[in-house]
This record gives sequence, structure tokens and C-alpha cells, in this order.
Amino acid sequence: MRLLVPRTGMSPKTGRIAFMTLSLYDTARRAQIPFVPLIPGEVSMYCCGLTVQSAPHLGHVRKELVFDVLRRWLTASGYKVTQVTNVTDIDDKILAKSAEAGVEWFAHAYTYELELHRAYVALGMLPPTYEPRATGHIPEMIELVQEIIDKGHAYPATDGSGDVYFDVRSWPEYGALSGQKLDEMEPAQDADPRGKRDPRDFALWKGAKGGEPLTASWNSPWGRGRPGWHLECSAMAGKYLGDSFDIHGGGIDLKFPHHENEMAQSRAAGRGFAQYWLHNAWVTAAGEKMSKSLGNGLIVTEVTKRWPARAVRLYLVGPHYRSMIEYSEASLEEAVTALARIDSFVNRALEVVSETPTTVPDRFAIAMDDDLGTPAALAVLHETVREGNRALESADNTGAAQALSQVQAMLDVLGLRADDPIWGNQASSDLEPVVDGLVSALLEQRTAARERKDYAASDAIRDHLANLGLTIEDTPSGPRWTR
RNA sequence: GGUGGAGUGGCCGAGAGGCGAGGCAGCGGCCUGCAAAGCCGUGUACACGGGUUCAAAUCCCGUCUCCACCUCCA
Repeated sequence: MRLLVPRTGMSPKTGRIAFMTLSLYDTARRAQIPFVPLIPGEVSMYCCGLTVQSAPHLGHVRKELVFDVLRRWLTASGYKVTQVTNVTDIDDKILAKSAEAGVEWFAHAYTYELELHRAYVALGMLPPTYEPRATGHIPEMIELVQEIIDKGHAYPATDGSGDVYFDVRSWPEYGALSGQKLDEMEPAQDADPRGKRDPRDFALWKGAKGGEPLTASWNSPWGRGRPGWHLECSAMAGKYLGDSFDIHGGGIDLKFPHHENEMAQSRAAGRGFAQYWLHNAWVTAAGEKMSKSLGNGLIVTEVTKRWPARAVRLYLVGPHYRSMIEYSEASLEEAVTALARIDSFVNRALEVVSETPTTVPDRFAIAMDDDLGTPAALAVLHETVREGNRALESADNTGAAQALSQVQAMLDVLGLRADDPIWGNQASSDLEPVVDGLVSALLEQRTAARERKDYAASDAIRDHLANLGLTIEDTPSGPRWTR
């Protein structure tokens, strides 16, 4: 990303030049606070990735998109960002589903890992700095479990299952992230205490059960088994980002128990862990949380068959990340329209002026700095497009060039630039000049017909081209066509 | 029972004590042979009932409705 973000600007409240800084809503402190990284100029960020057990739907990718935009904004603001997103490639569901399908569990997991990557690419996501798989970090996980046992906060199950549990009663801070108090939690439904001291104790290590494939367990000091879900993230975050890092992200539903448990076990092991906890709201369908069992209509690859991927991205990135999105096709359609308007300005501007490197407008930066306020930021984008259109209309090339450059800078931050190679080269075939020549020849005939006021003939040509999916617009400098 | 969130104009979606974010749709106009695109204009919305205040969508009290989490769901 080549643009820079202005670090001083006019404060809308005081009207004075102020130093602009990013502030983020931290779930743990329940407040929006200025973001100060552990190491000046650098940001380390861990985002819980997906369990690759089925095809990703819109809700899953919303989380990825939120943190992709945050990362782009941090980068544009001058930070060197290290972003880690894990892949959970082993868990109960993967084992169950693969057994059902009669394939190896790792084959099942890899199938959906590939699918996930296709979704990332389709929606213009930057690849994480590191994307560790859980099964590739078993030694680190075993080490971490041992550390927690050594500190007196975990214990091997007494029932010979080979499980190792975190001892929540030994950790007074347990519940700090989610605001839950141990004694007020609903008693676990789990009828089988499985050698736990407290029903709320959670597994750090799960002893292998009979019937599970031999490949799905590893040797450990507590016998063969596999890591617990919560522990995986702690171990991987620690390996790639160190004992303490800046931001931990994920869906709001992971706040408890997943993130609570991650924080407890990591800190119990003596690590500082995450400084800021960010949680995104989800996408709902028919008022309900989108779940993996809800059918596949909202699977990313299905949605992108029906709507352009950039519009899907705009649709998911437009609302504030802590607001729920109620899925609706009408809104998706609106995103298509909005994007067309923006693209239309960019294309028309590029015909008369060229883009120059610039910063995003102050108001855009202020909005993004305010807990990633994409709605207000988009308002600035729309207003800049309008200014640009006005400039084009009055042949104000300076104004048009400035608007064009700013619009492109803003689109860059949002990952929505039409000419970003991430969207793939749009089917540029060697037939292009041929098509261009044919259309131009027809348009010349149409212009001739219009000049002799034979509108029946000229409209027939326009209709013909329209039926082929081309839009013809008459401008002061002649007709232009777009697909 | 505990924890957290939501209810805004035809629709989407921000804001969080005082000048009507923004978008989509609609209506009127400019432009156009007609269109398209674009531009200009056009809206007195904040679940309900009280209260505080010169001023409340925004604060306080109460009520209703909805959602999520407290089981390995982004």
C-alpha cells in the first residue's frame, strides 16, 4: 500500500489542528481507548481463524474482512503489521464428519481449507503474515500445557482418560474478559464430570478415545491425545507473536468461553497475551444467527456466483463491525449500485486526468480512527465522488484529479480498488481490440444516423448493443460504451 | 438465574444533549432527439410511558419486543 494517512488534521469538534490517533473498542475494558502498540510503529495481531469442517459462509468471511480492513488501515497509517490467523484443522466435528464421509480427517480438513482460501481470494483478502495449522504445532501446545501444570493451574484428569484440565478455581481472574462470575454461570449441562474438579474446568489436552483414528492423536506426557481448542490459539499466538501482543480478534460468540479460556490459560502460564480484544458482530439471516446447519445459500462461493465479489465486500464492510448485519438481497443489490456509481466516476475521471499519490481526506481518517468507523468513512467516500462528478461537469480538471486520487486512496484502504490485481485481470483477451473495433464501427454508424436525425436507426443500434450487455452513453465528447 | 447487545424516515445504515451522516428507492428540475450517467432540489425518523433540561433520538426511571453468550458456533 503506497498511500499514507495524515497524522494531523482539523478536529471537527474544536476546529483546531489536532494529532490524530486510532482508538479501538476493547472488550476486556468495555471502552473505546487509544491504541498504543507494545512496540512503537509495529502491530501484532492474532485473529481466530476457522475450523475447516465445512464451506465458509458470509458470517465467517465477515470476520476475516473486518480484520483485513483493520490491517489495511494500520498499514496505511504507517504501522508494520504482523497478522496471524490460524487454521483449526482437527476437532470433534472434523473427525465426525470425515468418518461419516469415509475419508481421512486430514483430507476432509484440507478440502475445506482450500475452499476457505478460495473465499479469501475471491473477496480480496490479503493473506495473513502467518497462517499456522493447529496440527503443525503440537510440541508447542504440549509445552504450554506443561507450563500451566507447573504453575499449579492445571491437572491431569483423575479418571484415567488422559485429559488435562485447566483449574478455573485456581485463577481468580477467570471471567474477567466476558464479565462472567463463576458462581453465577449456568451449571454445565455436561452430566459426565470426567474427572474434573469443577464442572467449568475446560480441557487443555484431550486423551485419545477408542474409535478415533490413530493419526488423530499424538504422544504426550499424559498419554496419546490431542490439544483442546482453546489451547491451540494460545500456543500459536505465543509462537508467532510472543508472550505479549497487541490485538486479538474474533467473532463476538468466541468471547466466552474461547477467548476467556485463552486469556486465562496464557496468563496463568505467565504470559501477558493480548492487550486489546476486538469482537465483530455477525451476519444474521431471518433474524437468527447464521449457523453452519442453515443450508448453503449463503456460502461464499454461492453468493459470489450471484453478485460481484467487490460488491459483496462492500456490503460486508459498510456497516460498523460491531453491528449485526441482517442478510438481505436488496442491500446486496444496493452495494452493487453504489459501487457502480463509484466506478463510473473513477473511469470517467481517468479519461481526462491521472491519479497522483495522495492521502485520504482528513474526515475519512478521523472516521477510521474512531474504532474503524466505516459507515462515516463511506459517507466521505460518497461525498468525494459527488465533488469529483461536479468537477468533471464543470471541466475543473484540478478538482477532478484531486477527487480521483482521494477516492482511489480510500478504496485502497477498504480493499475495493477496481484495478487492484487482487481481483484478477478481468478477462483481457486478445479479442479485445477486435471487439473494440466492432463496437466503435457500430457507434460510428449510430452517430451518423443521429446526425441525419434517423433516430429509429440509431436507437436500433443502441438496443442491439444493450442486448449484448453494453451500455451506451452520449457525452459531450461523443458516445462511450461500458460493459 | 448470570452476561452482553438491539429497536432510527419506504428500505439500508450512522450518530449519541442543540446546526437533518451517508446510501438506495421516490418525487420535481437541469442536461439529452429520447435515453443513460451526472448535477441541483426535495424528507421534520429515532419502540412505548414518564422525568431531568432553555434544549433529548442522545441523560434518568419504568415498560414492551427481539437477539446472542453462559456446551469446541465467525
